[in-house]
Order: sequence, then structure tokens, then C-alpha cells
Amino acid sequence: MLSHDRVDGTASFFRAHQYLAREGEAQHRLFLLKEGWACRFRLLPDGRRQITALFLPGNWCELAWMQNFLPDQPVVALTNVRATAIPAAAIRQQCEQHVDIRSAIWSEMIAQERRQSDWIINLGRKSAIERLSHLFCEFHTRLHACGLTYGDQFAMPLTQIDLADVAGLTPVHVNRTLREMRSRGLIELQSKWLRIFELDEIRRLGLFEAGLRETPNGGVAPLRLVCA
Amino acid sequence: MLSHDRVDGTASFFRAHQYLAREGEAQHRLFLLKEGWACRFRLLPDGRRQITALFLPGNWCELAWMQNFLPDQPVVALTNVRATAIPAAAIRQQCEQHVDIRSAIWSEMIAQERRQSDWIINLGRKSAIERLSHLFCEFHTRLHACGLTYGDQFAMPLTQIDLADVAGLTPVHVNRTLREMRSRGLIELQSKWLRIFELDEIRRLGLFEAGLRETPNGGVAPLRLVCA
DNA sequence: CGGAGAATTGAATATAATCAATAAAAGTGG
DNA sequence: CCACTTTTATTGATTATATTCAATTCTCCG
Repeated sequence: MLSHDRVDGTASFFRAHQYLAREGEAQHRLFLLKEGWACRFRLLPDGRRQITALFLPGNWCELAWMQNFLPDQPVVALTNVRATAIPAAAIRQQCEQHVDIRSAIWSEMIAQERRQSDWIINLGRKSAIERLSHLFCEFHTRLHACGLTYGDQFAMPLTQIDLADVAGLTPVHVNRTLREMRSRGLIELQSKWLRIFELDEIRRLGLFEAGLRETPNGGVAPLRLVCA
Repeated sequence: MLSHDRVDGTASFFRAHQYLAREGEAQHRLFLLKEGWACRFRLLPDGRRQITALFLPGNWCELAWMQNFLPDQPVVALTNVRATAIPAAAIRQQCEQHVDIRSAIWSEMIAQERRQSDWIINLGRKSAIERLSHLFCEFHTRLHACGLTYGDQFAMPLTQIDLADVAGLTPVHVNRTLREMRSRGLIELQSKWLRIFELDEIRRLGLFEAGLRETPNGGVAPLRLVCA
């Protein structure tokens, strides 16, 4: 669909726990994730951590760096990560020249904002089991979009500590909530592999609205940038 | 700075509680707020409400509509609102043609995303008093940027119910927390007028990091679109 | 095999929600 | 401008959800 011959992407690899970006260190390349999970987070002075975004295969990390080279939050790999690194300037240039790239970037940005909005709703108004249910639905939808689901199951590499830092809970409470979900026959989670038995029921439970999320760019073809 | 002669903005007025946009109703104009506050929110089936964004004077409501005409969340005026309505198509066109407009829009988008990220941290990891403190700092910073603060005080039109729906708390708990803040001599809040006595202390308390937020566009002049 | 991080469970505690009632303030219409 | 209604603010008492502290077990990895 798109020719990106002029975008010189560099293959990059990160190991789990390795930083893709640090707070305040200029970042002149964006990463297009090919494989693995990463997250953006903030650490409060007393050690509390909140994950503010998850980057999954297909996602850009981070579009904001196109405009502002100084990340205000660190990004760290949660698993081994394979990505394509592309100079911010090159993307800007491509953006200038091609309508469809512009549109794709813009759509990705809006999708990101929408997920953030969902998280706000999650954190502000939902119980622990609702939050985790919603989260699992989100994972399923996002991974499904890039062909990484296998029916009702998929790789979910987050530890309970990570889940806690996403869902705004303590690891202990995440543990108990997962137990509850397991005992109710809703999910199966072991060895970083998640199976959702009752997707519809979990969607209801998590108040997940898939419909709206399926067309984040309102009819524009969901073009995905692919780099060399 | 910018000539916008080709952007035909229409003056629009809304009364408090009037909808600027409804979920699923196509929205072909964006609003540039001149005066008053509005919010975007989601209502859960059982009545829980979470406000996911606040629009203050100077803000666009909403940039996402440039790409996607169908809002996925309603926007309602919290006070009387005066705004300029501009066709999404016109903004897109201006965006295509002018680098500085493109840059300004992009910066606004990033600033919005950053505020959302802050809210996630707020909701996920902070206590009630920390959340409200952070919120008040955010209001102060945002209003200060458009000249609507008077020293340490400013108009803060949210009811305790609104505050609760922003901060992910119950109105009752907001009430008690405000009482606590008052009794500690941190703030004064009456008749929709907020005075912050100890801004530095409230910033510490709310874990508010103003520094990062002051330069949302990384050195690019903070150009603000002004319409006829 | 050994060690570190992760998962699990119990008990006690804390923060915030819920229920309920009253008081104050703001909006409405005559 | 005043009576009336509705919304908002306030407080107390009780309950619920989630946290904290602590200890043990399990898993993964080198």
C-alpha cells in the first residue's frame, strides 16, 4: 500500500527491563514495535509506580517524541522487544509529504488517547475485578488486531506486579482478584498465558465497549505503517 | 502572528448543562473555547460517571473530531460557555497549508495527552487529598496560562459532585477532603472561587510537577490559534 | 542446585463508599 | 423581590473495598 523506501528504519532489540527511553534524555528516534511489550510509567518519590501506557506490537513509541524530543516519562521493556527505530525527523518529513501517513499517524494518536481515556474511567470508577476484566478485553482486542490471539487465548507477559501498576491496585489485591476470576471460571492464567473463557461475560463485567473501539479513525482505512 | 482570514469561525454560546456534543452524533465543527468550562465524560450503565477531560478557555474541543466525526463521549458545558465553532474541514485544510498551525495543533494534542497521563497517575496511585491538590495545581497552571488567575486565586466553577467525578471519588469524600484542606490552611473555597494559600506546599502534596508541563512542545513557540 | 523474583495466603488496618438526614445555596416562577 | 423547588454542601454512623504487614511457597534462570 505504502512505499517507505525513504524511511530508513534500524532494527532494534531490547531485553526485558531495559529502558527504551529515560526521563529527560533526548530521544530522536521513535520505535515501531514489532514484537514484545513495553510500558511508560511514572515513579512517585515514595516508590509508588503507575504505568500510564502499554506499547504492544504495532504501536509507536512514542508519537509525542516527534514534537518533543524530551520524554517526560521513562519507557521500559516488559519483555524482550524487537522494534524498528526511525528518526523522528524522517517521520515528520514523511508526514509532511504523504496524506495517508499523516492520517495513519493521526489515527494512532487518537487511538492512544482513547485508550488513555478508558484507563481513566477504569481507574476512576471501577472495582478491581472490573478493571482487570476491562484490561484483559483491551489486551485481547489489541492483540487480535495484530494477529496475536489464538481464539480466546494469548500471551500476557505482565506479572501481577505489573498488572497492579497498570490497574492502580496492590499486587496482593490483584492476586486475590485473579483468584476470584479463576474460581468463577472466567479466565485461566498461567505461565504468562491468558485464556478468557467467557469473553462476552468478561466484556460486560469490565464494561468494555468494543464497538466504539473498532473504528478509531471513523471510516478511514486503518492503514498501518510498515517499515523496512 | 497568524492570519486566519480564511478560517470562518462562528461565535457559539452554550448554557451550563447544555451539550456541546453527544455520543454518536456526528460533529463537524470543533470549538475553540473562549470562556467557561466544559467536560467530556462517560456514564456507566449503573450511573457512575467519570469525567475524562476538562476543557478550559484556550482549549480545543475536540481535536479528535478532525479525524473522527463521531465523538465516543459526550461533552457538556459546566458553566456558560462562549466559543468559536470552526468546521473540522477548515482546520484540516489550514493544517495542511501552514506549518505553524500544524505544529500548534500537534502541541495542543500532546499537552492534552500529558494531562490525561497525569490523571491516570492521580487516579491510580494517589490519595484523595493528593488528587484534589494535584487537580487544583493543574487548574492554576492552565488558567494562569490564559491570564485567568489573580495571584493565588481563580474562579473554580466545579461543584463537589463534578470534582468527585473528575477525581474518582464520592461527593461525600470530596467534601470531607476539602474540609481537611481548609482546616490545614491550604485553601479557601467558597462561591466557586478558589484560593490556594500555599501553592508550593500544595504542589508537593499533590506531587505536581509543573516544570515538565511548562514546555509541552519542547522549545517550539507556544503558538495559540486565534480565530476571528 | 541456589537464589531472586513472583505468587499466594492470612490477619489487621486504612481509606473511601454507602446510607441517611439536615442545612445551605442557587435557580424558578409568580 | 419573595416563596418555592431543586441542587449542592455538610455531617454522622456504618459498611465495603482495598492496603499493609508478614510469612510461605512456587517458578524461573543462571
